[in-house]
Amino acid sequence: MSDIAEKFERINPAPAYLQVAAAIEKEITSGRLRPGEPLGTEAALVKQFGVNRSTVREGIRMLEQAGLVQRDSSRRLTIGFPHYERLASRMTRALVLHEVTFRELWEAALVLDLGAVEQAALRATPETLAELDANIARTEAAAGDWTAVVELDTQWHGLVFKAAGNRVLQLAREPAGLLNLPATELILERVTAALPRLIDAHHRITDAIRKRDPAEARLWMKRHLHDWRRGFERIGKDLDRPIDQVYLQSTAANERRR
Amino acid sequence: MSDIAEKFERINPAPAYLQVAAAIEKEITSGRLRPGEPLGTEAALVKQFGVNRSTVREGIRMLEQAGLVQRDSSRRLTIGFPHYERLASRMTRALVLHEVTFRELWEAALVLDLGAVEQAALRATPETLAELDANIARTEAAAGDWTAVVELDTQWHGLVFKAAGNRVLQLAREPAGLLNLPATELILERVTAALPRLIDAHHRITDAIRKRDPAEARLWMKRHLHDWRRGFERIGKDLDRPIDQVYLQSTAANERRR
DNA sequence: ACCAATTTGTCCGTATGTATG
DNA sequence: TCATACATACGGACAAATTGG
Repeated sequence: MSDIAEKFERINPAPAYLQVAAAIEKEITSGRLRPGEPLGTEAALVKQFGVNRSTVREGIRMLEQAGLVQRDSSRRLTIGFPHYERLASRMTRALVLHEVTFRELWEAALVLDLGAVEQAALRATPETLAELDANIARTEAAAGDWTAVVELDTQWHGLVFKAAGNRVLQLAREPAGLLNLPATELILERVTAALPRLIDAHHRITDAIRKRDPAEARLWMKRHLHDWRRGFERIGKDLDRPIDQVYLQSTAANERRR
Repeated sequence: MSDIAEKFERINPAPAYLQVAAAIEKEITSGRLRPGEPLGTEAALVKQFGVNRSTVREGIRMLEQAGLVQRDSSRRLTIGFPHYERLASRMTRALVLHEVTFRELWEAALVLDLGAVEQAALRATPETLAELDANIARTEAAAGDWTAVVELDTQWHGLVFKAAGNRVLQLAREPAGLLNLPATELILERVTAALPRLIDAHHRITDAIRKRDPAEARLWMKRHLHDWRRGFERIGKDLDRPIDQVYLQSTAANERRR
């Protein structure tokens, strides 16, 4: 240790690429740059920040990954609007890596779906009700095509959250929604009573929402979810097993431009 | 259009940096690379992938942003464990950009906290109960230091979710938890009755959890949250206003090594 | 506590493919 | 069709920080 008085704090400059990312992020979150607007070319950013191309690009990659900037069809940079699906896939990945169990997923779905359906009963509009009805009709028509049924079922639950008009709940639901994917398909395949019961439940819940009866809607949603759980156990699965990596599809690979 | 028979599909290679990111991500999510393990130096990756170092670095930045790889104290790359706080800040940012209202946040918190406290009542261990008690004691001692009280209150609600033993709910709560930050401080400052009521509620809920009485726990949690809402309205705030950017702290800037 | 080797952060210059007008 | 602008990718370079003897 030196004898010189220690008057100054340590200067710890963030790496340039982080400063670039932070600066751009701040412009976006502060609202000075609005979604859809062009960010400018890499060369322009190089000029503004006075750093090298490579440095700018590293910073851009981070923002790109976060969804704050996107590249349009011509690879030009535009300000993006981080949407839920993007976050959802990350949440899903985190949950799988943390080896969350089916029970945790189911219990969370119970809490969220019951809450959402209550609010939906208070707040549903004719439009959202029509969407719910249409979905059920399509589900009835899809009998036999289990993959399609599962797809529609997931969509129906999503519509309930949409009817609830709460985007925070909607975001919270995403990971719990993945409950429905492969396991549900298995259940429908193997348990004959599953599909009619599912359709009946969707009908009753939708009607309860239409009647603005939160208690009734809640009750039937509860039965519906317990039905799923019974089906899950019926096909010989263990609720306390971690969800598998089957649920994971590479996210980085999906970032390709379309 | 040419007359040559079109036998081949278009080859659309993903950019090299994405392939790098995807390849490493796959190794991690498949479990072949486990959290904490070193990923190897940039030079090593350059060799393995046969691409330029800049390219590797761009790929790394994406994984770094996603939390799948980290840099340790010496900036070497190690496999990371995407933790919830990281996702939470991302979710928060998305919600602010989407101009979510206080009402949505409050209603989501209602659904989540009520669900969590019920499960906590079924499942709390002596350890988590002790943590809840300790938190309340500290809250009582902190009276007057509103910032500290808010911090402890947020922590207490987090403990309820921890007691519920459901990581999906825990993750879902994060954005709703930010409800408590600046607004709560204002409420405590201006509404004299707020702190004693908060402490009383925390006591009663904790006791209900201890008694394994989900209904009682739920009831008091409901009152507790309605109290917050009354306080919010009392200080003249509008529930239907979007949450502000005050809630946003730059995430990129927080990525600095500590 | 010093030195040598390694590794990261940053930069420069250049070549190539592709989208747009 | 052609020219231009731009993103992608490469190779090489050097300073600063870190590690390990």
